[in-house]
Amino acid sequence: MADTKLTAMSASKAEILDAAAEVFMRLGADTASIDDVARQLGSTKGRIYHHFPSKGVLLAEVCLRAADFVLQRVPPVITPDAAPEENLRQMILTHIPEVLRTLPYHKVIIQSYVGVQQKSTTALERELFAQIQLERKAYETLFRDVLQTGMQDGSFRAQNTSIALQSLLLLINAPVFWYHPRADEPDSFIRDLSAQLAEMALASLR
Amino acid sequence: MADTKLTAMSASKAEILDAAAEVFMRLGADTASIDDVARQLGSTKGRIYHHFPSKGVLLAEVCLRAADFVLQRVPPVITPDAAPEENLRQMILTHIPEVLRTLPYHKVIIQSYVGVQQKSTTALERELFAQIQLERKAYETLFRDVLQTGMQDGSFRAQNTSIALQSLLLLINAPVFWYHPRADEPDSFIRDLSAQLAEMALASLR
DNA sequence: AGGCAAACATACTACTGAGTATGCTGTCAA
DNA sequence: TTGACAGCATACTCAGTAGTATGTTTGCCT
Repeated sequence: MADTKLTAMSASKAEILDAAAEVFMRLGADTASIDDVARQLGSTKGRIYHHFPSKGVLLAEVCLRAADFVLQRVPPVITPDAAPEENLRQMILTHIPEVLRTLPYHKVIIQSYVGVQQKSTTALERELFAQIQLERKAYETLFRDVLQTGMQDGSFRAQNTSIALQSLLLLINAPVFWYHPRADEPDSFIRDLSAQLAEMALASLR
Repeated sequence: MADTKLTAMSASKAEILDAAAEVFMRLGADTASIDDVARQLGSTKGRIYHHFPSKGVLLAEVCLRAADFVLQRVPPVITPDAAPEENLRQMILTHIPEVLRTLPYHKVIIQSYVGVQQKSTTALERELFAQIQLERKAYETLFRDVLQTGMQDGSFRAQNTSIALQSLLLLINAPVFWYHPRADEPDSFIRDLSAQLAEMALASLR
């Protein structure tokens, strides 16, 4: 799963992150133990604690990676001189397949959206979660900008920007909640799904 | 908070559920301990274990109550001979304020949506979670029906029903993720918020 | 009055799970 | 060759937590 790397990372570390994302997704980040992650890897705790100083940092790096995935793909498809509608459509059509490609990571980061304030003990953990917060804000800003531009030129109807933005973001992440990859699903499924959600999102703004 | 009761319940038990919902919301249902809930109540564990056989059952009853809240308010506003659009609008305008009124409960039940398969040990817990599942399905069906009716009579555009339904449900629950009651917020805020989301939801379907 | 549950509080037990200390093994540079 | 370090495995410690067992009080019915 892990291929593109924004920050250089050893293959072993990436493998651990994949396993952690998978296990955290299945059992929940709190419920899952480090031993569970180790079992998924076919190794023991020692390997994990050799690369990560604590469970909190491991969780933080999983979330950070989730943010990196989309932040790497979506900005390049934004073309400043295109119509807001077309920009937003392309952003959504890029966002959704990328999210579903790296689904476990996003299922984990969504857990942290639902309240659960970290009891970040160590300074490193606080720092990482602050960075996640920053990347999240940056990602939101991409959508906020295109939204505001569209409202000004009349592409989108005028309404409370924050509410519209939050709703939009949740809408394009909706598949994270219910999508399960299936063997008998046609290759075009994700493309069609993305297209339908893009239509719904755009329609909700017009 | 707890006033309307679908199943008769002692005041003390309701008070425990309120506290549990609050604490589970803040710390996450897994992280939070029974002692945390007891501390929130200003009492001790004994009181909780007198009313609930296990933490799992306590969590299940919180979720069940969350489902009950909306399931009690929304069905009455559905009028079979009204237009699908108008029915759906009224459902949303009822759903959102009720959800925000009982916010902690819904923040807890949403945690369970995000993966986390219960390790329901006892039979009672499995039974309760099965009932939650049923109520959830029943609630979804309310929306699915009005959606399909609207697609047939042309009120709504034809598209994949499941995807549209899931997106719709997430959209009307979006405030659960970001809403925080504020002292300086005007009385009309929730009403306006609900109206905007209803507009967005309806627009996304047309 | 008095007894008898219900409704708690107190004081335990048993166990899980994060983190650590230390041991083992291959690899690579000097 | 060797030594030294990365990359793990093994075997612990210890704090926190679910659950229990047993007291103690309070209302309530007769």
